[in-house]
Amino acid sequence: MKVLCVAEKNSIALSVARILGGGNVKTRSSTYKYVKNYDFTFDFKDGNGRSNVTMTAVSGHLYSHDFPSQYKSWDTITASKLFEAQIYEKATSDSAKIIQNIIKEAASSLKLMIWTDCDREGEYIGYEIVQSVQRKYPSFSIENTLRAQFSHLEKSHIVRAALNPTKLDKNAVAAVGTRMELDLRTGAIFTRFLTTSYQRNFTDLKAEKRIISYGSCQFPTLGFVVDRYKRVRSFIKEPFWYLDLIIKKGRIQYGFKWSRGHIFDRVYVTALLENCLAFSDKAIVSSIVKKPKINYKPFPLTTVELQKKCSNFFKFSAKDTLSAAESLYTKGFISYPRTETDSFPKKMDLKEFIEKQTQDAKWGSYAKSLLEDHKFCQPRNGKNNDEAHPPIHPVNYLSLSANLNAKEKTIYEYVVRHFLACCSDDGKGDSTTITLKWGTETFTANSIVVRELNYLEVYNYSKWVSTTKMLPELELNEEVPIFKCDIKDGFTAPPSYLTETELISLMDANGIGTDATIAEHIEKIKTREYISEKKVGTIKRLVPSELGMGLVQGFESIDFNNNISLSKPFLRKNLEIELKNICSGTKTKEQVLREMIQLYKEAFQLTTQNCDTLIKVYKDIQSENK
DNA sequence: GCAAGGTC
Repeated sequence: MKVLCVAEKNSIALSVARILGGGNVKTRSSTYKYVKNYDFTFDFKDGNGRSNVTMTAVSGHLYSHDFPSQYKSWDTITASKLFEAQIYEKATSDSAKIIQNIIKEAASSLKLMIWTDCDREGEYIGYEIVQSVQRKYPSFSIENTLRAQFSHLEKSHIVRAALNPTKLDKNAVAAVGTRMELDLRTGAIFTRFLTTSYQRNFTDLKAEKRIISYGSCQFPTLGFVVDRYKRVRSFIKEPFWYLDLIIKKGRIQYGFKWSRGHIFDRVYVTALLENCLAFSDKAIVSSIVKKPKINYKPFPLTTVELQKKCSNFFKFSAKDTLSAAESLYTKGFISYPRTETDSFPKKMDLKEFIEKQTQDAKWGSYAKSLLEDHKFCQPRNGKNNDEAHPPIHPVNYLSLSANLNAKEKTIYEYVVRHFLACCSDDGKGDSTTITLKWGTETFTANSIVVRELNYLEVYNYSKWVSTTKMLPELELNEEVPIFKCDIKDGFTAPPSYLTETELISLMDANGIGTDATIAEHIEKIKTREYISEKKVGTIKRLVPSELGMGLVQGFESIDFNNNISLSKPFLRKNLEIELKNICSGTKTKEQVLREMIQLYKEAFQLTTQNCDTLIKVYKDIQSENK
């Protein structure tokens, strides 16, 4: 009885094989360079004793979806035909080699067991694996295929998964199928329509063969950039006024902040000041509050957080960060870099990874102090878990001989310092707040004294320092002479253009893309020239191009019936809700597809009817800027 | 020549 196990990627196949094989694993090469076959024996406790097992892997999805060749022509096929056109699955040239390997291994196997990641896409990839085997050997089916349920690679957990297999989740498969079909149809239809319409009306776009693409993630991403840009442009500054109190203790002057902040009414501020002046020429110390101030260490590192931090601290684009992290992963220096999980599994031995860092010249002694001086603290637990991968952490020490580029070295150092910070204690300090009461008004002054840096010693990207100016020595209920109190003024400051970090946060919060694809969507709207980077000071900010503005403004000027807004995150969020409904069984794939396609059909009809408006909006934007 | 999702 031979069992064929198939994981989503080679690294998982290897880890699982090592655990189940118990150190007795034979490795064979496959027809695809990134996949290996691992042979071992394992007792599944299914009455068959020790079974022969081959553990292999795919490399993500096996098939991509496309329209048949008769729909290829953009000129002779009306775009809206693609709402109904048949869709077929095609294997890419790489997946053909992977499928070949699986089929070869399946030939001598009686059972198939799926070990893909336990998320929605993983479930679908499992389905693709079954399909590819079943096409050659019809005795294999969804029904008789086993599914291992695992959320991390801890030994006893993996063994339990092997002994308690379930079935593939058909609802999850249907949900992914829905997303694929909808994204392909709407993407192709709107892209063909926009490209041909814009090229027909703008000779430069035609000459450059520019593609004006629509995608359910591209447009909301562009929408965020345009939204902020418009808010900056339409900002009108407003004047405000506030009280600035200065007291004198001994020979030194101390400024106190007005607890009302600022007020947009000068007359009112003046009246308040006059009230106070009439009341007394002294203020009273109404409270002195001393309390500990904690500077919390970061949560364990997710992909999105890594991208945000690298954009902030090193000005790396999200895409560059991810590809450098991938390179570090394949070279074995860091853990899998695509993860949403921000808490470490309870049983994971973190000290083993700290130990490996003790040899470093820069942070080695800090790592040593965590272990030897018992300064180690269990990392904080975040609320997110993708049930597939632990947070990003260093796996092996980066030897100096490792052939890495500067970007990879910087990111490796960040991953290490972030990890060591997670295993440290929080920063600790004391905060003192003195409150003065003067007539009807209150004023405060605050100081912070840093006592222990702890994690900040190794996480040297952000500074935490004590307040430089000491607070005056005052006692509770002490009467303090007012030295002076002025009315000062200022203006509200405009928001700034979006940074890539902020864009990533917005996409993450609105469910636009996944940790693995957010960077790609941003990159895509850059290559489409919908947005560009603009350096403001030392910070890179994102601004829309005239074309990007034209697209969003154009769609916004069309009056869609059902409040459909193609450039807003609403539609995508709604799809996500529907996909969850399919997963939970409250809706079927057919039902959701029917409803969503109907929605997009109406939107497309309105778009084609208002094509002139789209073109005019872009033309107007161009002439405004001339 | 179109999308978004996996992975290397």
